[in-house]
Amino acid sequence: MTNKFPQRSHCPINYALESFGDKWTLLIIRDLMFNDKQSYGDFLASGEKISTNILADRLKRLEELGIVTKGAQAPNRSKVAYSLTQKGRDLLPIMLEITRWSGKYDADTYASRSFLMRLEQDRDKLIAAIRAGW
Amino acid sequence: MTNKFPQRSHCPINYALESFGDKWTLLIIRDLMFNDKQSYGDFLASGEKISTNILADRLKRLEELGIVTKGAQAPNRSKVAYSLTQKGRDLLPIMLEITRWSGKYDADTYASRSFLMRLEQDRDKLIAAIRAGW
DNA sequence: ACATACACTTGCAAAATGCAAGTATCGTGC
DNA sequence: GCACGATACTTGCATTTTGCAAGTGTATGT
Repeated sequence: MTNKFPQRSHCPINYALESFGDKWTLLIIRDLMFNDKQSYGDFLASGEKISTNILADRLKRLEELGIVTKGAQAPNRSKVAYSLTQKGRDLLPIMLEITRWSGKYDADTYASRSFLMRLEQDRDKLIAAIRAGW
Repeated sequence: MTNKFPQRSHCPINYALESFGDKWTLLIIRDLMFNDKQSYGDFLASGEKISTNILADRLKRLEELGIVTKGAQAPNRSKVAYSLTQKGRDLLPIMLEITRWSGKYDADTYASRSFLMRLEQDRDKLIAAIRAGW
């Protein structure tokens, strides 16, 4: 059987690109990681206006890649709750370094001064603190 | 005049995605940062087989974003030499965290054991060492 | 002057995306 | 047990982006 996700190479940068190298996937991961979102409707409501078919496609893909899991949290609730797996949570350092870079170069960044300060001054503690909340 | 690069939001993750959130851009940055490549032909020769029109487009875009500069290094040489600006070099921590993540989850990763070890054990020194070479 | 190398451009087919509308399933109120 | 709203998708089609092959322009080397 041929692989569903053909790979161009096993370069680590390329592996990451083939996992989440598009304009939408990291936004879903951001919402799961930092914004307490977990449902399809939550993701749809994000500021960047992802369209429904793309969202469904990306969620499916993230599940197949083992970055996200889908589960009905409370048993008698119909609402689907997505959450990050360990593989997904391990994206935290990448997300934080991206935030740092954008915080430095986007004059109008939404990232708060205080968060960027913490990131700059004690990245490792910040990571530990976030992980402690998981 | 309307902006050439419309932005969906100033979320730091989104800012990064709009800068390099596609399947090819980071590969060019990788080649500039780690593989001593600097010419159009060098990038074309990379393992992932980027096509010529996409390469030209991305190089132009990276220049416009101030991540890469284009200059004929030696004066009487026709070969164009691209290089990273400070903004581009500041992507190093992101690139390294990506490498770490892929190194952990891609069983067939090209990243060397020893490099991943160094990254795991003393990330900050590794960054400093690479920066010292610039 | 001619060939070659390099850095792109162009044209067209194929794939991915954006948008609007429709469907499926569940839980709740009656 | 049945209508209803809420949630989570799916579908169809127009637009945009990508991939591929071929062509063009400009140096430099001989």
